[in-house]
Amino acid sequence: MSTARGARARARIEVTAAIKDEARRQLAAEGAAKLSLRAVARELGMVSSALYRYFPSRDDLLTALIIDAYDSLGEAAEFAHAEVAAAGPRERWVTVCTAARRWALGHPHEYALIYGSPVPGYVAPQETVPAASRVGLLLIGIVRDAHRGRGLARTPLPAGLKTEAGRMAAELAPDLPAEVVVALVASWAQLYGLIGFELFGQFNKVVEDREPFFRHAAGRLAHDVGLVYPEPGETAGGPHSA
Amino acid sequence: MSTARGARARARIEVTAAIKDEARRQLAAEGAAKLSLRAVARELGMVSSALYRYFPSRDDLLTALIIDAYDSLGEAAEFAHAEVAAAGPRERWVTVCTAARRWALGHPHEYALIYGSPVPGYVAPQETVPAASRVGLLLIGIVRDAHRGRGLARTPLPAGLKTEAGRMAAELAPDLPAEVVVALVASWAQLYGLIGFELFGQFNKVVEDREPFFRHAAGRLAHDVGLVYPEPGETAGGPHSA
DNA sequence: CAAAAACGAGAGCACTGCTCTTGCGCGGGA
DNA sequence: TCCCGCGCAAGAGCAGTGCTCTCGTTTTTG
Repeated sequence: MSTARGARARARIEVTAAIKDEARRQLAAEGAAKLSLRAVARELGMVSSALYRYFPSRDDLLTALIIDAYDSLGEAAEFAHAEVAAAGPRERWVTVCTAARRWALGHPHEYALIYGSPVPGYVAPQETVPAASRVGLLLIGIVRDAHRGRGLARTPLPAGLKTEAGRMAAELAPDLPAEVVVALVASWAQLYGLIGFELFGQFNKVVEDREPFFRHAAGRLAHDVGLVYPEPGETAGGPHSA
Repeated sequence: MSTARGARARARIEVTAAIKDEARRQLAAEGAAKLSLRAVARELGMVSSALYRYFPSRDDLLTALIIDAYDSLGEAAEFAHAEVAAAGPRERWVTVCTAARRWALGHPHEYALIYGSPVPGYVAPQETVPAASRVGLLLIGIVRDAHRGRGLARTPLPAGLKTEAGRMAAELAPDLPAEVVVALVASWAQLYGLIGFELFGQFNKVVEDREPFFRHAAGRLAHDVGLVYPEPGETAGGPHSA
């Protein structure tokens, strides 16, 4: 069979998983900087050199953890989105953003691993890309649905950005207006600014009651990408002349 | 005299500065994780244990570098702002944002040190606070000027955020409307989301021509805090019905 | 069944942060 | 002016790290 060509192959899968699990444990407990191969091996009752048969270096272990973290975040967001799939685009948007925030608060060190500063001269390998784009794809899908439905509000682009905006749209979502794609990418980045500031303590003594603050900010991001229709009971989030 | 109570005291100041300079060099070259006390000492021609007379631990050295980085960023922003002090609020806003981005691109590892994931279970000590708030104070000042001038557009707050918004305004800028303070804090965090995503490679293959993209996004942040008046030659940045 | 590949164990290298002890030399008080 | 003390540098040492290499053993494969 291909799934179990031998006891050896199965054992390898199990040991690999055990290493990742223990590494994730240490990552969650102490952070990426204190993640030690030797400590992982020790905890698993093996000698440290044996671990190198499974992960050729510490960075490779970290890469595996990064992919898993992206997948875990993506899964959490997709699960939350599925529960409100029938709702309006704006509520779906805020739900996905809130799910990302909740995941980050629950897995701070894993979040720091993927969206914080990259570890020592580390460059994300290509294989992280698909896992990394899951949340982004979710957001694009929501905006696309709104575009095909009631339509989107648009913000005109400055002249100097038009060609780049066209390129971005062609790459990410050719069916969406370029202005919307630009706003989408910016909102996507800004979302992680909000989450990161909360997580890394920048909001200490600044924002105390963070859940409603975040929901409001996420709603305004939705507004920025053109989702201007308020849900029943919500405020629109658009600026009114004072 | 109090400035030079002896050759001893002066030497201490000089050595402390030399340590910080060399540490900053290594930080810029290799990143915070590879900053080594022993390497700093080696480069300075002293033995590693001698360095502990000046900084009791590696974290203390990092803290000093963090404060310096905040100050350097704040200074760059203030300098840029001073050059356009006579311009309209929106241009001043975008200028400060752009200065922050430029500083980050020029000092990636120092930026990562202060706005990336905090190092190993590290919590920022209280003495970093004043240096850390310089850019924020600049932004508040710009919005305040606009508020006293032509006024600001406002976005209504949801009911659940009103009390927290009042608290935030009382703490940060009692003379500004609470809605504006909320938008200001959110935009402040979102600004660093934009910068971080660019710096940490999240925009690879997504945004290529980043300068105009950033300027546009910063302009929309200005719009979000109520600075809706476009400069001559700029687009307003507000959504129009499609 | 034999050759080959995969694997675990152990020793070892070069490095890290940090502590402790030892001895030297400058500086302020008598 | 002398002299004692304190600030300082130096060195050894501890515990830990990532990683490499070798050496038997075990399992898979041709």
